[in-house]
Amino acid sequence: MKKPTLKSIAKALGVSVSTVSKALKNSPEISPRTRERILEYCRLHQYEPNRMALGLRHRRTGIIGVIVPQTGHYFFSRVITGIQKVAEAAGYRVLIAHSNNESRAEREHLQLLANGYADGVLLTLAKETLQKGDFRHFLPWIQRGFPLVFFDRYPEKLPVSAVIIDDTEAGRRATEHLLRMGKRRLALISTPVYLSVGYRRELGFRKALNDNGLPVDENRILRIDERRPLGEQIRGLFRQTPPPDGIFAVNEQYAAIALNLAHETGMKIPAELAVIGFSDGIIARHTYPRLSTVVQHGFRMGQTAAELLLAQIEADELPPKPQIKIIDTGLVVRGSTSAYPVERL
Amino acid sequence: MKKPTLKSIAKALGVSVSTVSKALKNSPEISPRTRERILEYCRLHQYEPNRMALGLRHRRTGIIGVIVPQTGHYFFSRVITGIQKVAEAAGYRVLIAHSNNESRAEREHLQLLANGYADGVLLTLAKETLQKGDFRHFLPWIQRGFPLVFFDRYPEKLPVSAVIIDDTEAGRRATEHLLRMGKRRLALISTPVYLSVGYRRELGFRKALNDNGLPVDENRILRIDERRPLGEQIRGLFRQTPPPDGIFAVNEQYAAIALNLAHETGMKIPAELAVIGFSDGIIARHTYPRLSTVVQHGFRMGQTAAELLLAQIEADELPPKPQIKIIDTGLVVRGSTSAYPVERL
DNA sequence: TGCTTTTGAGGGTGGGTTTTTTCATGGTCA
DNA sequence: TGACCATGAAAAAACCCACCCTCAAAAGCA
Repeated sequence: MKKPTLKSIAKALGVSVSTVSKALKNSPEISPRTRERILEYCRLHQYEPNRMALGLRHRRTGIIGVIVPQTGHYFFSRVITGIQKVAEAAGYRVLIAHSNNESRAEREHLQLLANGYADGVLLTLAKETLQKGDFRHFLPWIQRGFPLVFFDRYPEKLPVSAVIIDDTEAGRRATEHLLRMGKRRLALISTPVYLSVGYRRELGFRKALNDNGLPVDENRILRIDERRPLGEQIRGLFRQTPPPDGIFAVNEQYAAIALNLAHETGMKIPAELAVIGFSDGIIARHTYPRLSTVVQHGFRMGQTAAELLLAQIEADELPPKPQIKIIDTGLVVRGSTSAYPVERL
Repeated sequence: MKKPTLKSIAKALGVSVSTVSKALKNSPEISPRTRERILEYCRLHQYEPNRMALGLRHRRTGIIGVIVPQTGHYFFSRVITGIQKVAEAAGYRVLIAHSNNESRAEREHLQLLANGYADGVLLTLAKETLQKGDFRHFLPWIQRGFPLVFFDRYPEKLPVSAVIIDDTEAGRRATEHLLRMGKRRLALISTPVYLSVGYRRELGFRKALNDNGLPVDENRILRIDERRPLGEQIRGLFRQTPPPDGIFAVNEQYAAIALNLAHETGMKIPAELAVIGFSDGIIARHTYPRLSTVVQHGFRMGQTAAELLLAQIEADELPPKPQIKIIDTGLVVRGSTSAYPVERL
């Protein structure tokens, strides 16, 4: 592995390093003859400058780092696509790191990216970080004013910029949708409480019932334990008498599983059971019938977050004042809550 | 944004740069008093060495780059998880870049990662690269022996290492599965021919029919044009008389759509129509009934690719001889091809 | 006073950019 | 014809940040 460097080129051609550097930049200081000779050699050996050296010299890499729990989630991949669109339009490249929902990996990747690898970092919190509530590893970067923007899950107590959705309102609207269909025995499939996103959706669910003067049946609120088989846990809802006639799941996976379990019990969808999920996901479009969902507009979330970050990066020296942006959610009504869904394949 | 550096620390404490450096490494050359003073200051200011400077100095970054078309695909995210497992066990971190299936982005990200950002790169070809058949941007790296390993889609004419699956054989087995069920009017939903992976699966489909002395009905071979609505195209298959009684789709998305369209026509699954897909995907587990698929073992593919790469990285100076590794595929029989599927939720 | 040990300063390295310096040539003018 | 300056071309040096080897100065000890 011997990559050409300015030094090796200079040596081979008997000129100085600076001459090679200038020739490559078409500096008028270098005579056409010398320049041509150098350019010729560089083309032949496919010279490319070392990006580390460039980054070190310019204190700028042209790179935006993104830390996500993992990218299997379609929602995150939509966010990333949005980030990329904005970043690339501004001449930046995007590198992605996975935290695997672990605090340690989150911290280490942030250190890596922030210590020279990237000009700014976009991230969403790892579950473990949320659970522990320990956000100390962000403090040094926040204090120094390193460009940092959160999306979706963020440390609410810290003075940081973030792009989120109004989960409570979205949860309320999804529930309201079920109520408008005349459903009254509503069930909720949620996550553990420490996942604030799921918790806020639950708050929205409760609010919708309250607003309509309906009681919340705590037996119909299911908090999934991800370490145990999902199907088993969800099946419990169908064993109740009477079973629920409407289910709001805080993500599309839980909703899809509920839908399929309902098929097994022979329930008619949506007449006997309506199901609505959450997420700008890919599963929802491939269930039968297809799932109604609250859509999160991940693409726009990514775009907005990237715009915030670029503003921070390019506003040199001005300490950015934290701002929270809220992305609207939408409701896509598909077959799981309507006999006459609008959307077609 | 003023991050502490060795120099700034040295200046602040009135010592030399080398003293600070040694103190941080607990060198016995530095007196306990001085060392404590320096460590104290570094803790206070949260000093972290600059990764670019480290990379430059050591000619080693401890990072593995991965280039994928995008991560929305569950399969790729499984591969990445496999890569990460092996990489992290060996003390490497993983950074991911998206090519968006564009050659330009693929080339630029490779340049970025290979020019100092990473010690080695794992990648799968962008669709555009496959379509154009132009692999020149890989040549300089291959010639220099830069550690590079392909997975899934790779340039077959080039002397490179790759980890793939035997798509032809997998396609044959999936088709054989349908034939064993007694299905005879088999349809294939495939991709454009330039996607070699889809093409090889098609070859397997043809081989299975041939082996069983059955003719291939070209009308039942559908090549999807991704720019047009998928549903429209797939619907065509159901308009044929008689309609197919078995469908093999080269990915899970096409299979899921076919499954749902079949519901609309009222066909019984799997009695009147059996559907089998391809991919270690997430959609397959959420359709109704759940999809039988050829599983690609993305996780193992990622592990194997990472192992090959690490061997290349750590075998310094020895020009690696290219090797192709083939990962076994499996068949997971779910409800779409069996009334008594084994797998449960 | 002379020798050893401790302590830490200094400089080179990695690869590139950029500013400053050097040097040779050519022209102008007395 | 020689002194002086302008010009152009390229070399040298500084810088970015951390590491590491070499070596000098100061302190300790007999």
